[in-house]
Amino acid sequence: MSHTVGIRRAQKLKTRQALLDAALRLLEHQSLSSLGLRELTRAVGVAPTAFYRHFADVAELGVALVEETLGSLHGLIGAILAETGDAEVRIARTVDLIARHVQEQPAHFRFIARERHGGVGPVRAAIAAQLDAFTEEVAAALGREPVSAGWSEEDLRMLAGVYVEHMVMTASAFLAAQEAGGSGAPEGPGEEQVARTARDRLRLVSLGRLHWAERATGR
Amino acid sequence: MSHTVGIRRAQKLKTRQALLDAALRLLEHQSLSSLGLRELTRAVGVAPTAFYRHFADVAELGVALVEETLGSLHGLIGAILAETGDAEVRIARTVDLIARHVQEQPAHFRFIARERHGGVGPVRAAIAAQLDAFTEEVAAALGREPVSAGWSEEDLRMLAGVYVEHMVMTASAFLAAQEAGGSGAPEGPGEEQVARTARDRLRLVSLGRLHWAERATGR
DNA sequence: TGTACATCAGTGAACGCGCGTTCACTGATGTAC
DNA sequence: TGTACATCAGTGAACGCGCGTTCACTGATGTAC
Repeated sequence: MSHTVGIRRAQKLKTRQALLDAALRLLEHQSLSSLGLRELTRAVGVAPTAFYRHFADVAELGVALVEETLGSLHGLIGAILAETGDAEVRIARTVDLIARHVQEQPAHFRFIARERHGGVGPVRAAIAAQLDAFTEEVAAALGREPVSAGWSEEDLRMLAGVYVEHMVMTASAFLAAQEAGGSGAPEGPGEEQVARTARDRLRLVSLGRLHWAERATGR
Repeated sequence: MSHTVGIRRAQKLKTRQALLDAALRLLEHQSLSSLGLRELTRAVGVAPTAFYRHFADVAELGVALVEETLGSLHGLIGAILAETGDAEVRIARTVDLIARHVQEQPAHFRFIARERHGGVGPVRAAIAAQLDAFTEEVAAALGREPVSAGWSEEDLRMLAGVYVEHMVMTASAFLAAQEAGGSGAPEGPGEEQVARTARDRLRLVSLGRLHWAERATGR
């Protein structure tokens, strides 16, 4: 009798998770393409060769990180979609939600922002696929709202893309504000300024959405 | 009499430019933080030590690259601001302009997209400063249009930021479409699809702008 | 339950390699007279 | 214009270092009977 716990499997998963956690921490001040395998295993406290029991190379670990980060983003998007009520209140709550998530899990958001256009192809592809999936999810939710009567699938996807982009960009801006606030940095906009701009952008998009039927198509 | 040409100075500038050009080329498939000094000088055909006659380290070269890229972006933004006439025509021309610039200078745009949130602090800061300057410029131009009557400085800057973001994002999407088209890649949206989405987003923002006075402020 | 064998996560030594940086140098370009 | 000296962009050897990857290994965990 051994699979009562599966000691070996549990231990392996623990080491794997330690590698992922350490990577996320080390990636705060560098990008994935310059993260070293030895640097990483040193941080975890295992031999360099132990790495190969879990990943073929650093790019593969990067893809695993994307999938892990998905949980954090998925939770956020779910929470935002669940918002109901007055448009203005929803905008305020949405921006608050983003701010809170970024404060709680800065490393995940930094990783996505940094590697989304980074130098590691497979990781870029994995992030693009995840963001596309989110966009579809948001598009479906938008389509269920009464305001979307008469919207084509393509238009809904376009609008959903705007919201997803807005989220990523706002998260990135909060990160920058957070960092600048922490030290005596060159100073950028503060967190409240970022939140205000984010809300205004959502208002702008919301107004455009309400008047979408008035557009000239030009196609 | 020697400063007829300044042979020495001219030669030095030529080498410096060769370093910048080679860097831009090498950065197509990697990010700045993993670009090696020896790799770079090898590509140019000079001794590794020659590098130090021009830059203290790779980060400093990166900042120089940002400043060089500015020219390309500045030209683009100037051309877009110069567009006049019917809103729909302006939108179409704007997206065409972006597509053409990306096709002509892909490396510059890729560099900006990649390093904007990349791992090299000074380069991130330089890009942020440049994009902020562009945003100010666009805000000033928007403020001169009759449609902007009653807009506060802050609102104009917010709107300008949306346009600048849109430009960077669209350029990045064109790059992705271009790459996917070149090889038998996993397939994403084609160039025409990217252009259509980019135009729709501009229409959405344009509509929001026209109805900005109707917003609930909630401040 | 006890025993004998199989599995496999993590080890540690060893390898060849390219890296960034230093240093004293060379020789064409620039300058002073 | 000619000469003697100064400057300085680029050289090439040398350094110590950390890198990714290989390999045979160990010993705890898992499995079969």
